[in-house]
Amino acid sequence: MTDAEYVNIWMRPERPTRGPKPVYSRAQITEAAVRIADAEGLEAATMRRIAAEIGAGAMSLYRYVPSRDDLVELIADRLQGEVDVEGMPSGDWRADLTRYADGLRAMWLRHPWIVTVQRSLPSFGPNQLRLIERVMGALDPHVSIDENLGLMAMLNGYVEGAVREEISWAEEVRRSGLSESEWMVRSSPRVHQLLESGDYPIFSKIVTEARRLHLSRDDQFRHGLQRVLDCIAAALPSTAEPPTSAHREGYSPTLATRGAGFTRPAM
Amino acid sequence: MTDAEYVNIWMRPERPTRGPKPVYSRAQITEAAVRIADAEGLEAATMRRIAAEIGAGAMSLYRYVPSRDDLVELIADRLQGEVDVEGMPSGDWRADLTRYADGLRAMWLRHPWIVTVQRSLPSFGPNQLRLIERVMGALDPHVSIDENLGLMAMLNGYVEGAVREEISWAEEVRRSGLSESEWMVRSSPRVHQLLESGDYPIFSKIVTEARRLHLSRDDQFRHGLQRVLDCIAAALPSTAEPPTSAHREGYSPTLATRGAGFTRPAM
DNA sequence: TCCAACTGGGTACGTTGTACGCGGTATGGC
DNA sequence: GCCATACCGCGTACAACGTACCCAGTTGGA
Repeated sequence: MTDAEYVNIWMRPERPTRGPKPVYSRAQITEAAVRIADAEGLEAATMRRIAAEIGAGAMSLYRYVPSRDDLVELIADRLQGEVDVEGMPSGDWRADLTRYADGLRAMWLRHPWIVTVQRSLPSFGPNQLRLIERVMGALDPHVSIDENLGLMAMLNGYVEGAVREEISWAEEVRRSGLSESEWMVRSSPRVHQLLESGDYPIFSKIVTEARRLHLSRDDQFRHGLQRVLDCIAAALPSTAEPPTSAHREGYSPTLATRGAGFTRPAM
Repeated sequence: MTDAEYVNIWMRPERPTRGPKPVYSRAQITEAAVRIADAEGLEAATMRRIAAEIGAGAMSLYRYVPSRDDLVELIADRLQGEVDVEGMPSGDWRADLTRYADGLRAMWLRHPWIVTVQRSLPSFGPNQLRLIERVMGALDPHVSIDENLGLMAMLNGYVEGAVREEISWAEEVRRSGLSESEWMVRSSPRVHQLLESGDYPIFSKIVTEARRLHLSRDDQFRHGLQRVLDCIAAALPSTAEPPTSAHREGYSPTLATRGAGFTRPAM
């Protein structure tokens, strides 16, 4: 079987049986790449730079990884390993999914450069598989596998979308080299031009009325997450009710009634 | 005001008052870039290549656009202009949001290379603003602006997540140069290894039981979208009920009861 | 023992974004 | 009408990228 026949990195064996003992390892290379990317962004993690970080020659990395794209795949799986899903499923699906969503978001925010990588699925990486087992295991007793996949699409979509927005914003601030308030000041000519044109009533409403934007990012995320979890709850049979109602502790109690069709501007 | 003071491309005037008439334009450059990216991917749309496409010298583009990143922003907004939201809001929010979601997905699938661009918000591009006005206008009569933003986060998150998955898959097939079934054959050693280890019951369930994966991509998307729209409906006051129940035409009638807590494996 | 299969790594190539500067051109103020 | 000025298109140049290719040295199975 030639190199080209491996459909992805997880099918290519890391270690050969013959030849000299390798000095480095995939894990070591991946770790170095994450270190550099955390400090300076993923585009700074070039093959030369990673090699220098571990004291190797530039071309030596290609003994361990067929291409930079494959290395990025190793990195992506390595990051998924950071999401703590130990002890899941616990029996309380809502607590499990909340912990997963919070952990996933925290991981993305620790490594915001990950947004430049797509490669959603399916890559068969060990950490991705672990995540699938633990997280989908939370709803598995209550719904069919198809329903579970659908609900996961909604949950993951929400988390990813929300975090991408947070990261885009942070990136914009970093790229411009401005502080958040300085950025606002610089943008205000355009904003006022739009407001005064009268052509953008919704935009104007967002700028002048939205209170959500003044909440902490954590609160914004949690409120949106509660909404998604309520949607999931609505799709579950009644036998899947949580063991107690204490599972929402740590979140605003006003949200307990969300999803029932009320309209107060709670967010 | 120096160049560096413009916080983004939309605040920098395209046309000066003095000097020779420019031969090209931002719109022309953007159009050429989209054409190349559609044919060969965004990474093929290099400054040199775009310049050659319109018959200009490589460095001429920098008279129109400060950097490639800014050009990408122009491109992103240009693509948002492709989403047809004419006549929105129509008064039937569910029809409007369905049309928006379908149109957004179709646009992404026409230009799958935009997955490599993040830059979610806020960029003040004219087409993005138009989209905000039309789409959020659908729910604006029924909910607060904060609630609207929250529901949009959920909707956009779902659409983007679903489409990213479709695109990743297509990209994987393209990159490997294999047909879809050939890819399956090549992956089967890994899949069987995972199945036989017994460590991945959920993964096994997905592989062996999930029927969703055998549906057309259109149907998968539409079913998930109906779920999201049902969640939105649940968050609206009862006065926002649709004018007739015919709004779900074109979709599976079994979905009309979704979100009410049933568990049959409908997907 | 011997050789095939591997090792780390140096050199080199093609391609990228773009800084800089040139000679030519249109325009606003006088 | 004149001319300084501010723009035009674009050629050259540079640093940095991923990686193909090659080489001498090392190891393990036959």
